[in-house]
Amino acid sequence: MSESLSQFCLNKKMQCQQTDVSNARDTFKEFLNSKGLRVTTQRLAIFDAAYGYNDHFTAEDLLESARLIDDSVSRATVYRALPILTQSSLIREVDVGRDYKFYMANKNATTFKAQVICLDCDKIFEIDAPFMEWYGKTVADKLGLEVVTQRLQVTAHCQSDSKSMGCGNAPSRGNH
Amino acid sequence: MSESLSQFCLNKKMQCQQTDVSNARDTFKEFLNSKGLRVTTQRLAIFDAAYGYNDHFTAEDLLESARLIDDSVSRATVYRALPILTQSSLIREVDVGRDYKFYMANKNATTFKAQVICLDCDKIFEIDAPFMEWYGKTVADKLGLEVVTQRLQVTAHCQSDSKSMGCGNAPSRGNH
DNA sequence: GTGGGTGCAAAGTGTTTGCAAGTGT
DNA sequence: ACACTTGCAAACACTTTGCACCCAC
Repeated sequence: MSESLSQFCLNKKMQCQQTDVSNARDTFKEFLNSKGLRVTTQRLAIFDAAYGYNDHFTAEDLLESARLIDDSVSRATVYRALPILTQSSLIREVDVGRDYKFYMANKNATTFKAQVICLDCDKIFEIDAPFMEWYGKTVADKLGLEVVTQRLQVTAHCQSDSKSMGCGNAPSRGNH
Repeated sequence: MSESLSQFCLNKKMQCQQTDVSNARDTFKEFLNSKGLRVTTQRLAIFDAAYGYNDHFTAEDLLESARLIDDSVSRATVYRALPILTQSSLIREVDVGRDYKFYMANKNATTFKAQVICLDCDKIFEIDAPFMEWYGKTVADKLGLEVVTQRLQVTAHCQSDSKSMGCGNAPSRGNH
């Protein structure tokens, strides 16, 4: 039952993906215009590369992918584009405390996401944590301040029972 | 009333502080011995410097303070001592996603702490978030993995009403 | 005495920046 | 045309590391 539901969601997602990306691309162009920034081929290549990923990617990953689309893209431009993409909320930054940051396309921005970082397989899983909405409000009310961002992260080992099972437990059982 | 209560706690804290630190110092020595590591004057100076702080400090802060105790302490030794202190859980790392990490003496390790990072005054406030204990268990049960660490952070502006009030609202109203 | 610890300085790493040349509007 | 963008490479900031000397055990 849970299986069929997630299958349904997956199908729905793939069905919508193409138009979603296309919409997002237009949103990006509009965002650039609204900020007085220029629509360059490099920025579009970087955007397309970012939306080509279904999971997390680093600045270096993005450079590599963007260069497949437009080989003139430089590392500096990627680093200069990332804050723009983040501000437009078309991608979001996922900082898990490593020496480099991860990013992720905000394809279906729904509820707040928490990260589960596996110490064994080096993967990052995004899980829904809707109660964080409530937590933000609580903090805001209690302390009288305006919440800007929230971060909830869990580091864990993914094979608590059988050592040799390798990784991949978390994503199959959880929602991701 | 709230004033006198916090005053009482403060007195109590200062009263206990000395023996607490002394205990922790012994714990540190024992930890070093148990790991086959040597008790050096530099390591003790770094420990003392760390426990001289009542709030967060950086590696650079720690170097400066440790040098007041023992001027032979080098930056490298501080960086080499920090993982040891962290592993002994006498101090804990507080990574808020800046390019440098913060640390904090674990003087009264009680419940789980969340961080509220003020974007205006650049301060980090530690607040109790006991429900995180429950959250860890939930994640562990649902996804079948063994939780190692949890992190909950909120970035916020601390003057939502009056712009000119400056900072300092959060700590006076909250618990810290 | 010996093996781990230390200080120094150099290297490392992800990211940012100055500048001259290029390009969208 | 003009100002914003870009690529390149150097600069940056924090942290790590190689090495010769040192010291706790």
